[in-house]
This record gives sequence, structure tokens and C-alpha cells, in this order.
Amino acid sequence: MPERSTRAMIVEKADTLFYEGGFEATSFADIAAVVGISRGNFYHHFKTKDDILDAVIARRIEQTRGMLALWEAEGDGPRARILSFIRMLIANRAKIMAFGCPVGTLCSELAKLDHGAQGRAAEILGLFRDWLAGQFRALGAGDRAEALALHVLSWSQGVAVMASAFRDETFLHSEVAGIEAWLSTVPDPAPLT
Amino acid sequence: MPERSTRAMIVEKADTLFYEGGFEATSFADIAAVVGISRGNFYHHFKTKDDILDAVIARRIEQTRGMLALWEAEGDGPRARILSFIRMLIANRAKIMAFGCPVGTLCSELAKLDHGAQGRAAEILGLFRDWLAGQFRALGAGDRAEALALHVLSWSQGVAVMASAFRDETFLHSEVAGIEAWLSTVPDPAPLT
DNA sequence: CAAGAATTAGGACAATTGACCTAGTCTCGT
DNA sequence: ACGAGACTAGGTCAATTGTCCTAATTCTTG
Repeated sequence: MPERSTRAMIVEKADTLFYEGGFEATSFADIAAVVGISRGNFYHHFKTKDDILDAVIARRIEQTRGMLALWEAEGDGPRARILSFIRMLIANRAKIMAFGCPVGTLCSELAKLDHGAQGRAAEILGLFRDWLAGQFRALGAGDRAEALALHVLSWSQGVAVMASAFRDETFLHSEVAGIEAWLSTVPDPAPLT
Repeated sequence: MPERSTRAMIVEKADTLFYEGGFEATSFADIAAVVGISRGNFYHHFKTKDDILDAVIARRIEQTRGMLALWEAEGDGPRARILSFIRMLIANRAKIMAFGCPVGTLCSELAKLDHGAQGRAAEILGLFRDWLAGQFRALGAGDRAEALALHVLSWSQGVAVMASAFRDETFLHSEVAGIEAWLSTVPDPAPLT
């Protein structure tokens, strides 16, 4: 066991619990039990539940940055990099079918709770959008790069919602194949899509 | 004021509150306050919170059936009927940008809560899927009708998630235009999508 | 080693939760 | 008009919530 810092453990476990059970439904007691510390303890690390959420979002932003940088470093060209993004849906299919997209579902929940951190959660989607737009620009998509990026992002969000609603892995695979086929038509995609 | 039955009022208000605030985050007290009855009262109408959820889902299923039947009755042909579905995104844009799709977000939340009613909530999406598949079949899509239906449904779910995350109405309009353009290529759509 | 800081445990707190109960009030068929 | 059943109000219940406090333990550093 790597024995990370208690604070890091709290954030890591809270991240998982927020994803799999939702932010609102996850209590301090739940997190404390999973981390293996006493309830009162982590008021030394986080004063409020919102502080934990902030830390979780910050962690996700950092991890997303790292992942995008990694894909960027793999010199496979922009088309292959976009495929790396799309294939997250396949790599994480079990969790996605059970709990949806971690980012999309968090944004949706925070929107309903009218929570101030909703904007920061949406920043994670913004990171993907900007990175994808960069790849499409490298493909010569020019002004349409951002629209194409939003389209891929939106498409994958829809697939995540549907796959978890119907728990249908076949659908997930066929839609991913659809995205890949569409991608092969960029930067001159079929009419307006 | 039509003065509906108390039970109908509870279900109606609970529906709105579940949509705008989430199921978990909505308390008995919230519903009672909005309906204007005492807390203890509606244990005469619903024994548990899950019973209210069941009633809300049943109401939504019924309303969805009614809406689909209405579109079916408008003899505008299958293509125009599919457009009616797509344009819900425009008609309800304010609420969608604030709270996402009522059905998609409910399914996501119930999946995280591991709630038994998740399957019934997904039935609502199933109604749309089957109805859309019928329209695509009428367009001559044959075996691909169901896949096309799932695609439209998935696309609109993605648009709803993204529009609420970014609160971007421009994006919503442009994606709807994209869906409509794609629809005009059916039953011979662009490669594989 | 000793002193001070950082960390931890284990409670306590008021508020809220879903659930339940009882005792009134209203409605309506006879 | 009267009695049964539907409806409602308001209170109670244990459990859980986020928050906070204090005392003990561990760690660091001079």
C-alpha cells in the first residue's frame, strides 16, 4: 500500500463515492468509513462538504489535464488522439453503464442543486472541448474546430446517458463505431453534422 | 383554479420538484410546502417516498404516451413527427439549460442511487425509442429503424447534458440544426451514423 | 529528549430526514 | 340527519445529516 496522505485518501475515496453514489447522497460518514478514519477527524482537513467537492473537482481537473497531455505526447497525430478520447467510452464501459459519465452526471446533479461549484465542474468538460478543438484544428477544420469538438463531446455524453439508462453494451459499441466512422469524414464531414 | 385532487396536486408538484431539484434532494417538507398541505397529511396518499416516485414516473409515462399519440395524430408524415420530437429541445430550452432533460437526469440519478425504479424511468426513454423507430420504419429505414431511433435519442440526450453544463443556447440551436440536417439524409444517412 | 505543531479519535450539537400515529373535520350515501 | 369512511393537521419517533469541540496521540524539530 502506497500510504498516501490522509487528505489525498479522502479526496480519492470521495471522488469515487461522488461518482458512484452522487454528491448529495454521499455523507461524511460514508467517506470516513471507506477511508477508515473517524468522522470528526477530517474536519481538520476539510471544513465543509463543499470543500471536499472543490478538492474532488480540482483533482479531476488535474487528472484530466494529465491525461490530455499524455495523449498529446503520444505522437500518433490528431485523428488518433481524438480516437483515444472516444475510446474512453469503451475502456470505462462497465462503470459508465452503471453510473454514467463522471463529469456529465456531476454537472447535471450540481445544476439541480443550484450549487456554486457547477461552473467549475463544467470546466472539466471545457478542458476536453478545448483539447478536442485543438485536434480538429490540426486536422484542418479551421473555424469549425470548436463546433466539431462540442459535437464529439455531446455525442459521447449522449451515449453515456443512454448506455447507463438501458444498460446496453451493444448500443455503446455501435455508437462508438458510429463516432469513429463520422470522424473519418472530418474535416469534410457529412452535411452539417 | 381547477382545484384538482390533493393526490394529483402532490404528484404534479413532486414531478416539478424532482426535475428541478432532484429526487434525493427533495424532501417531504418541500413537497408539502409547495402543495400547501401539512407534512403528515400525505401519508394518507403515499406511504413512502418511493410511492411518490412511482406515481411521478407513471404520470410521466402517461403524459409521454399522450404526447406521442398527439404527434401521431397530426398527419404530417413521419419526418415531420420526428422533427416534433427534436424541437422539444427548443421549446423547453430554458428548463433544459437549467436542469437538463427530465428523463435523462432522472435515470442518471436513480442509477447512482441504485434505485429499483430506475428501470421504470428508463421505460420513458423506451417509449420515445419505440415511437421514433416506428417513424423511421415509416420512412423506409427497415432494419436500421431502431438504431436510428436510438441515435436521435442519444443525440438529444447529449445536447441536453451539454446545454445545461455550459448553459449555452447557441450550442443548443446549432446542434438541433445539425440533427435536422442529418434527418434530411435519412433513410440513407451519411456513413454509418 | 523535550516542546510545539500536526494529526487523530470520539464524542456532542441542532437541524432535518422519512416514517408513523392519533385525533379531529369534512363528505356523502342512505 | 347521521354514521361510515375519506381526508387533514399536527405532533412524535429514531436515525442521520453537516458541523463543531476537546482531549489524546503522533510527528517534527531544535
